[in-house]
Amino acid sequence: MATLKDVARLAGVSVKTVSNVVNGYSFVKPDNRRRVEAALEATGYRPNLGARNLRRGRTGFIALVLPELSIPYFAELAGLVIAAAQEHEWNVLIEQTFGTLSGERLALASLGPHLVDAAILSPEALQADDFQLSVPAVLLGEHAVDVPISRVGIDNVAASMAAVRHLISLGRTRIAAIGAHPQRGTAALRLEGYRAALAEAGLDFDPSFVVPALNYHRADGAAAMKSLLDMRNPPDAVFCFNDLLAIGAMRAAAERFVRVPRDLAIVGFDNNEESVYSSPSLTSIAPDKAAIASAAVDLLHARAGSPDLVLDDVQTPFSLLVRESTVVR
Amino acid sequence: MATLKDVARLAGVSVKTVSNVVNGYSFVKPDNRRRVEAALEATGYRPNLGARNLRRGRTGFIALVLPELSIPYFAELAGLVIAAAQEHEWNVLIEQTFGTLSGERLALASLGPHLVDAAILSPEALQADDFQLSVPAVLLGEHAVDVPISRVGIDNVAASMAAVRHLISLGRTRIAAIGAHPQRGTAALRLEGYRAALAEAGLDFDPSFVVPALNYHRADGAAAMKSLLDMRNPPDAVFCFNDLLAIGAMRAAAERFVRVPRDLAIVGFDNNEESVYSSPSLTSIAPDKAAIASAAVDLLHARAGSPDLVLDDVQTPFSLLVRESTVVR
DNA sequence: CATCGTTGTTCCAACGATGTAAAGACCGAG
DNA sequence: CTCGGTCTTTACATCGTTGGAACAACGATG
Repeated sequence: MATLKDVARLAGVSVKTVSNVVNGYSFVKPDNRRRVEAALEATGYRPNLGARNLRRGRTGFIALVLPELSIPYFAELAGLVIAAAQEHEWNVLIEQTFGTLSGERLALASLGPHLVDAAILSPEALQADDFQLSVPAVLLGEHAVDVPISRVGIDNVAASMAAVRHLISLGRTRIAAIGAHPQRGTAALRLEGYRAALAEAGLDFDPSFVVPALNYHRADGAAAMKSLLDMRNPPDAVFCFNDLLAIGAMRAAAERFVRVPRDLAIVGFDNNEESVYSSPSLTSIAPDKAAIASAAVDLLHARAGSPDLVLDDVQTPFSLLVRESTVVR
Repeated sequence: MATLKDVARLAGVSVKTVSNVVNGYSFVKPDNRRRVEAALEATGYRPNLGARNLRRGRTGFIALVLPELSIPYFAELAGLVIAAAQEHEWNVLIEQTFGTLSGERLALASLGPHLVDAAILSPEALQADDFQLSVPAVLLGEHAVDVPISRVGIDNVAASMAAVRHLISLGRTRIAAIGAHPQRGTAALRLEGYRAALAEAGLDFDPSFVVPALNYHRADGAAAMKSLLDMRNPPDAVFCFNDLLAIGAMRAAAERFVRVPRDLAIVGFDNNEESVYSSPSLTSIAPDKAAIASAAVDLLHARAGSPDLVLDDVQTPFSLLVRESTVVR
């Protein structure tokens, strides 16, 4: 692999002159510039980013810490973050935590300023005192706890209210919720929206209609749905805190020959591509994932420039996409 | 951020002694070792990987070049590759090509030895002369063309035969295939397996039953299925070259009130998690993704050690998982 | 023709880590 | 008490790059 030295020797100039050409410094004699450019071409020179970043005091990487790539929401998001990061000449390093506290702590611990310039975090279990970060960071989702870090995401309460309002507008009155979680801030907010929408419509809040889910995987949704269907007086609608739970719930309903949406209307959250093609297709809250990704990256870029702690939370838009799982044909 | 120098000053020894302790060099006086370890602890020292790798002549990164993270198969695979790479102290850099030739060329071009130590490639459109790689690489999927690079993957012909044999064993005779593609080597092999299984059973090969798909997304599967259902004499079974196509096909069938599996049996390929929870659940060829990921990473690791070109192709196991989309209850 | 500012180039140090060689400490054998 | 060998530590160079200072060349100015 060619280095600056090689190019310099070939062009008959000093290393620094080559460096100047590579970095677009103005004052290089046209003649030398031509010779250097020819030598660059001839050697196929590509800068050693490690060395450059060592010298420049940056790494050229940002970390994306998320639970698991096999969760469609995070996979889609990761793809968008990678695309957004490219705009700022950043490479993305993905760390999976599998939603465990130890996994998240491990990921955070490995995030030194020598490895990444900044980090985007999607924590699920972290506590306040875990956030001893040495690089600028942005939180996706919610503040699990009160931590002085910028956040990017949608208004979970409003979005959840929109989802439940939609169910109410269909005439459903026995509306359950799947996805309560003791730790996750997001879950708390979605539950809050659920309760607010019920209250607004004068519907009673029935705690037995709120089913927890530990992992937000399809299996958890199916299990939760089964327990709801086992009730003496089962619900006629369910608001699931993400699409995977909803897909699992629909599967469980199908296994019990409960018809969706006639007997049971279902709303999800995240708008995975998968939900457009399920049978029935799934009504879902659709966050603008591209907006989330680019807002997060842009925030970090701004922060990296001026490290004075500007703490702002960015609200990204969302919409409710009504599909077959709530509309009786 | 603490450097070796800081630690050395605090412990009252030379920089190199600290380096020796950090790297587990044997001959350090217990007394010094203790002092250094205390200083390491006190400063919270973490090695600067950029500098270390600059000195060691490696980067600590491998690239994973794939079409798109929003495709579940690649998302799952990426997660497994990251996990496997951790075993060798490698970080993974994901590049998305979106399945286009220009995207793939761009990704390959950015892969200098200064950036990554090795690369795992899932190309779809690359030509033979694009493979001017400067780092060791492994191909996932198939050799699109004849290129001297190791490959990791399953026996696509055998797997496809297993899928189609299964359909034949159900008594289906009008078996279609969705996913033919002019460029992809994988598509050609799956088609070959399809034809072999038909021939083996004495069934005619009907070219009009082979439907191409450009992108292997759900939408392509749905469109292909619609065209099949529009035929005067539609198929009674379909072998889809991946699960997304199958999911799209099932959706299209449902929209036309074609019952799966009674009227139409469907087999997919990849065994996405999604396929376990669809209604009906999808029979699919299940490649051992974890085996693929770790085989690829291990191969690169071995190659990185001894760069003499040992070209071996690794066959990873697969299985056929029979689910509701092919079994009439 | 001495001086000056502008251009263009080079040399040197530094980023943080590690390999090498050589120096220093230590021990027992002669 | 010296020698030779094994431990143990250190100084120094180096990886590839860039910032800064120094230096050289140049025409323009007085």
